[in-house]
Amino acid sequence: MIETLLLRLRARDEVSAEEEQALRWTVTHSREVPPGTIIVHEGQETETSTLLIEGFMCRYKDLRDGKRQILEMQVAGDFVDLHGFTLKRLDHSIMALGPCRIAEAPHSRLRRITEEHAHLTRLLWFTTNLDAAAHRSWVLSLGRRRALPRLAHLFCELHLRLQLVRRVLADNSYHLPLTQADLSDCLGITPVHVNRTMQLLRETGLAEFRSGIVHIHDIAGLHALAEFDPQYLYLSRKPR
Amino acid sequence: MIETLLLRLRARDEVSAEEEQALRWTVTHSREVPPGTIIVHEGQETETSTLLIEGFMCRYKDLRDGKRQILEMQVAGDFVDLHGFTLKRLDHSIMALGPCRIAEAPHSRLRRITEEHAHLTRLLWFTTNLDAAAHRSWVLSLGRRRALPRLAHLFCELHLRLQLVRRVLADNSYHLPLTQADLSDCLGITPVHVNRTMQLLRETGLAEFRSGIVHIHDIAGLHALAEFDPQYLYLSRKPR
DNA sequence: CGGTTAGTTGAGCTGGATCAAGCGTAGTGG
DNA sequence: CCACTACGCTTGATCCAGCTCAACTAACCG
Repeated sequence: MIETLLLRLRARDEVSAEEEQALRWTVTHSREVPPGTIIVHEGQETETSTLLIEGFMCRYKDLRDGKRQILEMQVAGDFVDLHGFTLKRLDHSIMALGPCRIAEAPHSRLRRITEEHAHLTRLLWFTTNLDAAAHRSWVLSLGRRRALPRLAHLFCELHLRLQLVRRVLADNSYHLPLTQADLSDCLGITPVHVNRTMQLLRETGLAEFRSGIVHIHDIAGLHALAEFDPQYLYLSRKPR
Repeated sequence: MIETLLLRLRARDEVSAEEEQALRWTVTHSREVPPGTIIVHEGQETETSTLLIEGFMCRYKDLRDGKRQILEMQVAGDFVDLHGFTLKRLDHSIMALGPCRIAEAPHSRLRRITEEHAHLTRLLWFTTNLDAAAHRSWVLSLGRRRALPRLAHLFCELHLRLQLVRRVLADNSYHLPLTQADLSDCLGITPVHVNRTMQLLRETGLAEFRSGIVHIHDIAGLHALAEFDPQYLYLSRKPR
């Protein structure tokens, strides 16, 4: 059940057998949810955190005039609202983008971890700090990149994050259950402009996106176009 | 030395005398730094975290073509790189914007806290999750708000955060040592456009910014213009 | 008093928005 | 099996918020 989570954690730090046991004891009640399910609503108080075992979700906020902004994409192995453990009430909503398998981590059990497993606590803390690092990367993209590199950057980020949990195929393609409208909500542009930008991206020959699948033809080229620097994903082992 | 930090923490949760002692023991070596000092460089590994006792700092990232994006403003009482405790290496830089007083929290001591003070650990963890919530608010602003509400939103956020640490005067004005160019790096627009947007804001009569001082004339009006919802600042007591 | 930095203004340009229509395909129900 | 619908993608025409470039002013400062 926590296999993808462990992949993600062990890419960054060691997880002892005892800690793994503590995690298994913490994460319960696995189930499927259909596309479009809203896991948590903005402002909602939570008693459990949700682990995304398989599938794609997004965190998002709405504005009164109907505009929506996706704040972060969540992939298999992500604790989509671990921050809810300390915040208690979420400042954004979370929605399933395709069919998802999720599990629950009751805050009472997470609390036990903070009382009995200092290193594992730091590792989980690290994990929410990773989210913040991803947010910062998005702030930079939205503030200072044009549509094309912004789109390319998103595809680069997802590529590496999915690779970590073995969700990228050998030909550097990966499943991504988003519509162009969803992408527009990630990138802060209109769906029409996503469409045109996608055509530009295709014309570069670096990557394309069709019927829910991203094909990357030239990783180095895409990284260069996006000015992608993966340091913010902290892929190498470090903490403790 | 940690008075502003305590103000910030106690606005959100209780801090016991024992925990306060642990914090005092953790935070050492207070000193002044001049404007423009770069406290941490992007990619730098850190052994201590920095507490901002007085003054203003910003987290920022640079792009190769010289574009800069400010990711978050830091005010008195903020642990500007507490996330460095778990990340070890920062994914962005941090710079003093005016003269600042800072202090250090060695990671070794923070680690002791995680081993001996579970509740305080959760509170510090909460604190870095607050940063992430602020980032999300910025993502929304940059992605979906026009220049004028975006500027207004920034002034609203700083107003509340500064109020928490008693840095707002009775007439709802506060010191903010930024140039229009700095603001443009916060808002993801050009300095020229900041200038014009500032004129628009002045014309609304809701607020103005001159020679490093923000005057808010109509808080409710400014909140409405910005569509400001302070829930992401988690100002009411909750955790534990 | 010359140099520098911050703010301001104007003119023209452009990336992305807006509005509107058309098109392909996968249901869905009669 | 076919009409009907709905949704996602695409295209075209026009518009505008914000950018670029360039010059000018005001305040400060050594």
